[in-house]
Amino acid sequence: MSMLRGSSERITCFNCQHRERSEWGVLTEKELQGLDSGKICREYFPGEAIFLEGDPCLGVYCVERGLVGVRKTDAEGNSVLVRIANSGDTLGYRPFLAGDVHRGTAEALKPTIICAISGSTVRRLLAENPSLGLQFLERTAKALGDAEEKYFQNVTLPVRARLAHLLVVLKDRYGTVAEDGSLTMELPMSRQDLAALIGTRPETMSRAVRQFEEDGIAQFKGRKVHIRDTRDLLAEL
Amino acid sequence: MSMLRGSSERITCFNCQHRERSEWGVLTEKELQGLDSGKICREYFPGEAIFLEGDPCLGVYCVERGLVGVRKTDAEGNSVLVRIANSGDTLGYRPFLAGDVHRGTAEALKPTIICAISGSTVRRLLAENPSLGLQFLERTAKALGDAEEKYFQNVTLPVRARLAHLLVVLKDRYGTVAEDGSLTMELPMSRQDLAALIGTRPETMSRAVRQFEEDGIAQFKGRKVHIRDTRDLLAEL
DNA sequence: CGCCAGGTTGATTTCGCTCAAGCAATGTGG
DNA sequence: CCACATTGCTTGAGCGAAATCAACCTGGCG
Repeated sequence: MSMLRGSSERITCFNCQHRERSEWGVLTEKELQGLDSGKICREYFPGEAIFLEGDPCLGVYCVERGLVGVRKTDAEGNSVLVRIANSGDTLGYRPFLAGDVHRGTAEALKPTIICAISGSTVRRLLAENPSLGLQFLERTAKALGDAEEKYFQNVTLPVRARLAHLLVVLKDRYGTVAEDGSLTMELPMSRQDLAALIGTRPETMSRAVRQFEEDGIAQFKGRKVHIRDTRDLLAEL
Repeated sequence: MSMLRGSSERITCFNCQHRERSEWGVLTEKELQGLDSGKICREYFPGEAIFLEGDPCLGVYCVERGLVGVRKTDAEGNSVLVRIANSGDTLGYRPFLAGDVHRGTAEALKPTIICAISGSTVRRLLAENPSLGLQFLERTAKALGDAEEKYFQNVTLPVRARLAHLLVVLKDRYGTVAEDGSLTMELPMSRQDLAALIGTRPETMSRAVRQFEEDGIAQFKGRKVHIRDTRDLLAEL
């Protein structure tokens, strides 16, 4: 099931759904032409790697469709999910802008289409259009705030509260609220990825999920979650 | 002991020792004039606050001399030291660039001189000179990498290794290496701040320090540290 | 002097990790 | 089509690192 063949039209930056909401929204028609010709699009299947920890950073990546996770792994095999990128998100810009190698491994979590933009193209666009740099600047600053917040929560909050917080965050993107105030969502990733996302182990995640069920806060069936009352969740923060 | 009165010359951006190594190094003479006139300098004493969590972000701050710590505190009084800023560092740029309020409280850890630069000044300079934005961009991207690294270490490494790592980082700025390869340094902060910096409790920090002494890796006397052989420290990472 | 914040130390508890086993769903080869 | 690996998830038992609780130093300072 190739998504690329599925649609008859070629992927271009001009008809990209996400462009306006992304950093690239500030580009002129002419610059957009440069971006479009400086990119290579490809499909990735779940589990497939987009780049590896330690790889030289050759450019940035746009997630056209799908879902990508970025992991850090140490020698003992400890793995932490540092970031997840949805369609419309830009990926790998951190090491590119810092002049660093990739410090995490990116892999598709779902069938995903990625547009890879060469470093020289990005550099040229940054020089041509100062607004682009400011867009990236704002985005990076926001990400820095999120990273610090995540660190803080990891240090101060127990697993249960961290899970509650994670569910609240995921709700905004993946949840749908019913008329009675209850919430349903399809989690975009496996249990062990949920665990890695809040810096804990799969076993601990499993127990935390069970606790929430026993306390009547949420029901889990596979990747489906149903939450009676969102306020119960907020009370855990 | 006012450091401001101590030196007869006024603090200007023109004779600032740190300018070349800071983001502001890319400014032209004319722009520098704008920066200089858009700032207000002031001395802060240890413990004194520069800005508070939740404060609207009015601009950015330059540490002319001294040392500043940025803390996050939660309702239960849990406190984590998110960042320390030395002379030459810029402070508060994250919330400013992200259009956020301050998410941490900054306080002087030593007698400190701060130049506060108004938001309108920074915005004007960013618009005038695109290189300035790129400087901030690179710096922010590096900080983001550091933050993710710190998160990762906190999740995967025990306190002992985190302390070893912290000492290695502090060594670069505060340590002096003797001819025999031994290292001496004066720690710039209290024990509880060291603890807060690696996300642990003062008691645990105390025990970790003791362990290092018992294992003959380092000697601590107040804020003075002596390390026989730096390789012992690196072996702990 | 007494006070107090910062630091150390000991005793106890607890949260989350490790190890180990079992289970369901999915895939694979004979 | 069935025996079987394989993979992801759950559950239990035990352990251990660090937090908590509590007492007690220590040095600086009014």
